[in-house]
Amino acid sequence: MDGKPYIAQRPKRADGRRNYDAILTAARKAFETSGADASLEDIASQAGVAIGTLYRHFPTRASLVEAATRDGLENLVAHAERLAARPDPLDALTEWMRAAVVHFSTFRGLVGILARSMYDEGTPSHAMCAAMHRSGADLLRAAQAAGRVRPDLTPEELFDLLSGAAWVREQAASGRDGSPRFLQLALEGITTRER
Amino acid sequence: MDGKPYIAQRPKRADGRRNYDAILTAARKAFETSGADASLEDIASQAGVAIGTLYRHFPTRASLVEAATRDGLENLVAHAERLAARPDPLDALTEWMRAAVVHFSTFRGLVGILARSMYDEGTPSHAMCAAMHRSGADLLRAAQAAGRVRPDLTPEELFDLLSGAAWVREQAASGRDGSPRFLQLALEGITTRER
DNA sequence: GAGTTATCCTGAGGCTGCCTCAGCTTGATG
DNA sequence: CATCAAGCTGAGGCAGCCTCAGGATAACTC
Repeated sequence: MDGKPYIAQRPKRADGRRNYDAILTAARKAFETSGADASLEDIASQAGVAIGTLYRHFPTRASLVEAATRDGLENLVAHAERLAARPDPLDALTEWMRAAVVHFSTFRGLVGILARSMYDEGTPSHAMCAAMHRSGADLLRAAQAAGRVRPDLTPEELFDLLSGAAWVREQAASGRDGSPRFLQLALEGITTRER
Repeated sequence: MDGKPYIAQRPKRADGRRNYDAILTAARKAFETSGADASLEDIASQAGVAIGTLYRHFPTRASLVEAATRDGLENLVAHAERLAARPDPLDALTEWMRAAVVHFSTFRGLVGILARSMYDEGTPSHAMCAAMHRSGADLLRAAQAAGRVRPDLTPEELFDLLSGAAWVREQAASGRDGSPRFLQLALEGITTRER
């Protein structure tokens, strides 16, 4: 509606920067153990900061999640660029999807947030998600150009499969992680079968 | 831990039954519009009942969800039995998966609950989920016996794919519903390809 | 190193939702 | 119509969200 997504940026004053970093650290830990709906008040107190300070730096939960996961998404984009050099484009795509699934399920609730951000501008994570979308689409296109992936598959469908795998992994919390098999089956459904 | 899952059952007294039904009706509507984490106090007041009454009949949110979705799961099991008579077992499996995905995504948050219930006894929905698991496994086995589905696919893996599709559909809320394509691709990954 | 100011911090408080329980009401039963 | 188990009520304690008025302080200037 307002069109101006919150993108938290490191503040200028020394105490501001210190707190910003402390909050981010506490948030990463809390998300990892309690999922994306961890208590913000807990995070603030873990960071040794009043709740108002947390809200000053991260006006919404989504903006905090964005800041806490930005690095990971950047890595994913960088990884795609490195993989693009591989001789076998299907191999590159496969490898990238594996990495993406792992990142998407860093903590419980992340996939949902990213999936929403992917197509909803005005969401803090949208920019990074769009970049990642491009990376994935590039790898996909290359694999299709090489005739290794069915040509009618769209990037959106690819991300659906990818998110589905991440969601399954996320659910698995304790015990059975079905995502590797999930991905394998998805790839079988996706690749062209010349013999 | 306590091993005694709550299974809400229709009470004996007339006013009790009336309220029980009213709550269930309100809950179905609320879940449909606000997802599985709809406000229980809203549901109670929509049903024209005090919050304590809701808790009397449904001591946990999960027990309310269970009661609100029991019919649908029963239908799914019955549907599987009907489909088992079909000449083509792959056709039966496909059709059933389609129906299951639709039911699983009746409202936002349901897939997650069902996926958890499937392997967590001591959850209200566990009994129905186990029944449904059996139905799906039977259809799968038949399709495998007929050589139409890869023999190394386990029922758990089938349900992972199924839940993944339902999750994608659930996310789609507004606009794009990727689940039909998702399922189609999954099926391509699953079926044996004799020519 | 004193003064100025924009930046930053604090935490009480209002709000919503969860859930419990002591006390009251009422349908069912003889 | 008397009894009472089953059922109902809603205030209240608790947790988490988020805001905002008032206070503190880094950074910059002279």
